[in-house]
Order: sequence, then structure tokens, then C-alpha cells
Amino acid sequence: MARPREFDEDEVLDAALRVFWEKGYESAALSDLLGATGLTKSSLYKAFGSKEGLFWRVVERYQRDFLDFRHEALAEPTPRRIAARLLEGVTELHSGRRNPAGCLELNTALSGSTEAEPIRQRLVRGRELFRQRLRDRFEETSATAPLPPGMTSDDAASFIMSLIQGLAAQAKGGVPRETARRVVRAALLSWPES
Amino acid sequence: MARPREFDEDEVLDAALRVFWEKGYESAALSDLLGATGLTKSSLYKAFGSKEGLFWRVVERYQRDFLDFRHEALAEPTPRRIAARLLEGVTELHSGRRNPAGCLELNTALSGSTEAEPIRQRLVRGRELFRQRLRDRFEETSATAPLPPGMTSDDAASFIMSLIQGLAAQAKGGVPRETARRVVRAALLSWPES
DNA sequence: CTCGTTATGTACCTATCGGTCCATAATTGC
DNA sequence: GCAATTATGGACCGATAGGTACATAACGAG
Repeated sequence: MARPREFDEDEVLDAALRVFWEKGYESAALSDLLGATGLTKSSLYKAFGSKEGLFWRVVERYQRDFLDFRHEALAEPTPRRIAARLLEGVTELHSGRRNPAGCLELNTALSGSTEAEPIRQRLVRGRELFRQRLRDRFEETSATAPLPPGMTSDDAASFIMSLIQGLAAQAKGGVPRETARRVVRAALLSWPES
Repeated sequence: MARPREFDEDEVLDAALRVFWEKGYESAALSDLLGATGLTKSSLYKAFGSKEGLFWRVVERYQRDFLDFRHEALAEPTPRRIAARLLEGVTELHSGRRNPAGCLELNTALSGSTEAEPIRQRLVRGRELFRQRLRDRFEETSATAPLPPGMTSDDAASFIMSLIQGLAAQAKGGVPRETARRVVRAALLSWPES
């Protein structure tokens, strides 16, 4: 039909992912993305429409390749095991030697430019959606094993979400994995074993 | 001696504080600061040297005027009361109707530009210093009332710091104060009363 | 071999970034 | 009233931001 692409889209997305992860949406300059991917401006805009277009493709990939543990976590049979799997998952993710520090989404969602405001809001909405799914799973599984006494499913979900954000922020600040593990242990002390 | 200033430094710092708080260091453009303070570029540079110079003056003010509850918290006599006062303090701070959402320092410390990297690191260092003070106070006061069983002072301090960051991130995302309060309650369920 | 189509490379665009320069204004000490 | 000193207003700066225009290059279909 026409001239074929000279780049591999998977490789490009992986390279762009690293850049956005390290810098967040705003601080990731177009020139950074071009350098990392090897594309020219023309190719990038032809293929992805805009910086934001590329970003959403990257987020999709991030969730698929790096946030997959969330599904596994939600499939666990008790509140404690759900929470544990979730918190251990983020710990490994955010402090992996191969990955940039911190969380791609949080790194973006905490910046304050008016330009990126719609992006921020969409990320926040996604987070809230996951919180609801978490709450619902806590509700369902609390029949099998109880939540900590005095905590509703909703409380528990908000608590875990806060901790996840906190761990991501800490990781970005260079807090070592072992410390994160101890935080997770501490957080779950009062969660009944199945 | 010479021509007097036409602006009130306190008012200027307060105005700049709001801007930096809302946007973080990087996203706060010079034009935003000039608009909010009413200064001209010349006056700002004469008085504060640079954007970064102004920023540190603002941080100083932020800690003095808005983070004062930290000192009161550390003065509490038991681990639980220290933690409670701290967490309630950040809850009120970050979700106050009069204040911008989230935390000035975190909003800045999570952005990823290379330009702001030194600033980021200095903020992170300050955070670590406070963590150590918190740990020491937990250690001292754990004689009066115990920490949750299985938690060392160091664990407890890291746990509380993570939660503080998490609450700040949540607040920036628009999570309401009441939710934050429930998170705090949940986090402290296993902390022995004095 | 040519035509339609899509990809690429380069030059260019406007807006904005933080920051500097310098002439001018306002004050106090003399 | 004059000199010294400091503050202010505004023009100006190079660098960079994201994005566009357009000419050229590489392919498949006929």
C-alpha cells in the first residue's frame, strides 16, 4: 500500500514509557522522548498524534505490563491476602532496580500545571475506580476472613489506597525496598490471617 | 538611606506561597508569581535573587505557619498520641477549604525535571530528618505506652511517614477530608491507647 | 513505470520559560 | 539641593516548549 514504518511500535512505547515514568508527563520533554525512542518529530506525530496521545498509549502499556499484579491481588480469597499482594506488588514495582523510581501515574498526577489538569483528573478517576473495586472485593471476601475489627470495607480500601500512594511517593524519594517491606508488614499487623 | 520598598514582604511571601502550593515549584511560572504578588520582575529578583530563592523563603514560611503541628505532635507523651496528632494535623492541613489541596513539599518533590532535582533532594533530606526525629520520639515514649506489638520505633516512623505522604497525595486528588479521617482512624486501630 | 498512499526529515512557527540590563524614580544623609 | 543608594518599570535575551508545513522517500497496486 504505502511506505512501511521504520520503527517497531513496541520498542518505541517501551522507550517512551521509561521517559514518562522517570519524569512524569510534563517534565518529559518532546526532545527527551525523541532521543529515547529514536523517532523524528514527524514520525511521532504521525503515529501518535500528540505528546498526550503517546502518553495514553504508554499508560495503557504501563497498566498492562506493570500493574498486572492488581488483578491477581483482587483474585485472592481474603482481605489480608488481597491487601498483602497489592502492597507487595507496589513495593516490588516501585523499587525494582530495572524500573524508574516511583509510580508513573502518581508522578504525573501530582504535578500542578493547568495544562496537564485534564490528564491529572483522568488518572485520579482511574484510581478511584480501582478503589471501588478493591472495596467491593473486601466486602465479598470479608465473609471468608474478617477485616481488622472496626474497619469497614470502605475504610480498608481507602486505607490501602493511601498506603499505596505513600509507598510510591517514598520510593520516588529513594527510600529503599527493605524499608517499604517493613512498612507493609507494619500496616498489615492487625489484619487477620485467613 | 535609599528608596523604600513599595511592597510588604509578608504579603508577597503569602501570595507566592499559595502559588507554589497549588502548582509545585516547576509548574509555578514566574508570570504566575508576579501576577499573584503584584511585583514586577525587577523587584522580585532584587528582593529574592531568583525563583529558587523565593521558593526557599516560601518553604520556610510554609513550615513555620502550616507545619507547626509537627512540633506539638512530637511533644505528645505516647506513640499513639504522637501519631494521631500528626495524622490529624496533615488531614486538616491538606484538606482545609482555605488551603490549596495537597502538600507544597510533596507537590514539588514528586516532579521529575532535571532542573529541579537539587530542590527535590533537599526536600527529601528534610523529610528523612523528620522521620528520624519521629523514630526517636517513638523510642522514648514507648516506655510510657507501647507501640503496636511487632512494630519497632523505626517501623512505626516509616509507616507513619508513608501514610502522611499518601494522605497528601490523596488530598491533591480531591479525596474529601472525611475520607482522610477514616483512613487515619483505620491506621491507628491497632495502636494502644495510653 | 507510474500513481496513490503513507512515512520520514528538515525547516519553521508561536508562545513561554527564567533571567538580565539599564534608565528612571524615590528616599536619606549631608 | 545634591550625592549616594536602593527600588522599580520595561525592554530585551537566548533557550526551549509543543506543534505544523512541506518537500521527499519508500512502498504496493495497476
